[in-house]
Parts: sequence; C-alpha cells; structure tokens
Amino acid sequence: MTRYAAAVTPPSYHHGDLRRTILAAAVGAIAETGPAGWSLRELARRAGVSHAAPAHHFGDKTGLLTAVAAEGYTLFAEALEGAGTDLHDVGLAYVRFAVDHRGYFEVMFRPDLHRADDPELTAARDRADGVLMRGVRDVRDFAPGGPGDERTAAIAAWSIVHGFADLWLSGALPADLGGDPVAAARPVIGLLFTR
Amino acid sequence: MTRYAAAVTPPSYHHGDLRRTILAAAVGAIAETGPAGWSLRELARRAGVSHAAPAHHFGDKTGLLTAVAAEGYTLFAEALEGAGTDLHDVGLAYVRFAVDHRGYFEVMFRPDLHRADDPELTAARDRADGVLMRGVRDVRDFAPGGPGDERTAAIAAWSIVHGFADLWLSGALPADLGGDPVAAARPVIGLLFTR
DNA sequence: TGTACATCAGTGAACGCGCGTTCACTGATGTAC
DNA sequence: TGTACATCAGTGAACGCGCGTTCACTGATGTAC
Repeated sequence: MTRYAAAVTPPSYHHGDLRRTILAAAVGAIAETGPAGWSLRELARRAGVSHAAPAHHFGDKTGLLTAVAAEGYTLFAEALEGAGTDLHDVGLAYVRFAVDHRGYFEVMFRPDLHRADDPELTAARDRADGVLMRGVRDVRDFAPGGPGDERTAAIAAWSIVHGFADLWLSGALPADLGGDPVAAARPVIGLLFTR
Repeated sequence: MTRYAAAVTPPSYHHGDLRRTILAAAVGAIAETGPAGWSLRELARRAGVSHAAPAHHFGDKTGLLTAVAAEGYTLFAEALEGAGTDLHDVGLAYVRFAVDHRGYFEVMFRPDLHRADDPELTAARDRADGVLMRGVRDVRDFAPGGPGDERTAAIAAWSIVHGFADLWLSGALPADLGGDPVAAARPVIGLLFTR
C-alpha cells in the first residue's frame, strides 16, 4: 500500500526531493560516462526536471560533483565500518565499494573536480580517512617493526586495494580473472599479509 | 649554433611538425587540467596554430587522446625496459613515469577516452604489457608457490605501484611523505617482497 | 638549370548547436490572525 | 475553521558564447620533363 504511495501521488508542482533525484542522476551518469561525459542540461533531461533545476540546487557542475563526493565519502565510511576490524576485510570492502559505487568512487579521488573548501565534503572525507587509518593501526603484524613501518604498512595496504580497484574499473586487468572483483582481490591482498 | 637553428628559422607557411606540436600541447594541457579540461580550440591557441589544425591531424578529441595514449605506452615501455630486470626497480620506474609524465599516464588507463581499435595504440600497449609481465615472471620468490600464485603476485605488484601512483597524483597521500614520490614508494613496495 | 604542375599541410571565415546563466513568473506550502 | 499573505522550490523563455565542423582557399614542397 504505502509502498507505492510515492508512485501514485499525482505529480505536484513541487517535486519534493529534487535535490536527491538530481544527485542520483549524476551518480548514474558518472558511472556510465565519467565525471565529464555529460552536461547539466543533459542531466536534467535524464532526471526529468527542468534544465534550470540543477543550478538551482548546486550552483554549477563543481558544486554538484562536490555534493556527490561528500555523499560518496559518507557511504564509503559506512561501508568500511561495516566490514569490521580485520584489515583484510576492510580492504575487500574498499574494492567492493569502488566497483558497486563507481559513480561516487570516480569523483571522490579527483580533488580537481571539487570545491576544496566545502565543509560537508571535508567532514565526510575526514571520517572515511579515520576509518581507514584506525583499521591499519590495529594491524601491526605485517609491519616488520618500528614506528615508521606502521605508516608504510598503511600506505601499502591502501595502495594495493586502491590500485586493484582502479585497474579493475579501467578494464586493464586480464579478462580471465572472472567477473567477481572481490573474489579476485582476495588472494592479491592476502599476499601483503601472509608471509 | 645549430642548437638554435629551429628558433631562428623564419616562420613558414608549412609548420613542419604540427602534429608533434599539437601532441605536446595536449600532454601539457592534460597534465594541468585533466583529459577533459580543455577544448580543441583552446589547445590550438595554446600551440599557436589555427583552430582547424587539430582536426586536420587527429579528426577529433578521441583521435588526439588515442594518439597521446599510444605515444604514452611507447614511452612507458621504454621507461620500464630501462629500469632493468629487478621487479622492485621496475615498480619504482612505474611510479616515476606516472609522476613525470602525468599527461600521458592520465589518459593511458582511461580506455573510455580512446578509439579502442586503433592499431598503433594496441601495439604500444601490448609492448608495455609485455615488459610488465616479463618483469614479474622473473621474480617467483615472493609468490609462495604454485602456478596460479605467480599471476596473483603479478597483479599484486601491479596494483601496489599503480595504486601508489594514483593516490600520489590525486594528492590523497599524507603531505609529510615528502616531495619525492619514488623515495616514498620504495619502502612501500619493499613491503611486498621482503618477508 | 628552368618551368609547369600536382600534392597536400595548414588557414580562416562562416555555420549551426548545445551549453550555462539569468530572470520574471508559477504555484504549492506554511504561518499568522 | 477560514482567509490573507509570505516564502520558496521549481519552471521555461531568452541571452550570449565557445564549441566542433565544414570548406574554399593559400602557399610551400616535390616531381616530371
């Protein structure tokens, strides 16, 4: 009943959730054609709203991409937190997020696309960074020793999962790895820990 | 004397190396504002040629980016070959290339920007792939054992250097790593081998 | 060596188009009384 | 409960602009004789 309430509600002059609709359309468009493969007008057409609506909510394309990145980092932090405390699992969650939320991921690590001083973006990114670093701090067993090694280990773990995700998304990895990026990443990441 | 011959040569109607000039301008523009941050007309202005010249040589933007990627893969293969046979050194050369030739690197792993069936691009990429894979095949000592492990090790090595380079270029890594990406990458990559 | 001609790299004016932006307007919603 | 009004999300027409593309033209170079 109420499940379909939104669908049967007669179209109103006020959309109600235009901001969210535009954001979702942007994420979809980015996943399909990259952060530069569309115009604000095209996005509005896609979302079924007037072409002036995106500007009304986000100002310009940079503002919209900043909002995408901010929401992306929030979802990212939640995904990593949900993976638990084992660094191996956090790494797999990293890869899974990148593949499942390509539209967010492709914008998050492109600061040239953001409004750098946006407080919402900064807060969301700091949160995600915190989760990543906390995960690493708990695992000293693959850092041979010494205080400097811990950070080196953190960057190595970050690099290997980030690199795998990026190569997977770009289609550069051999096709016979199969269709499941998380399964394919498991032994690769494992190589960093088991020795 | 002849060092400055090109500079004092009177301007001729025929440029002589327009293709190369445009290519160089494109690589510079990409390094500064990314593969989508400029138009063909803007590029022509930058190169000091007529706005119709880029189309004359490359057809459209995809054609130009395809040529950039093809030349990039050729330079990349040379850089990796020049690093020798030690996989650790090849990895550092990978990072150095990405940072020193950002304009090429940013296009190479973005197949959505290329004309996929371009024979020159395909040949250049195959060559670079060959160098990478040969480097890995020589180093079995960090693959715990078994034939499947060798490929896993190859992908792990590729992922860690690619990820480090990408994170460095995006500015995501902590600032106190210093200004030399190759020096910063050395212990990180080392973590994959020494155990 | 000189002349005539074909070739083709590169030019620049002109075009139509989609873009971002502006702005007066519409109409639903919330609030005061 | 009813009326009046303020607010503001969203619209749609109009604008000027830079873009990619086309195309007739220019002029340097190479070749034939």
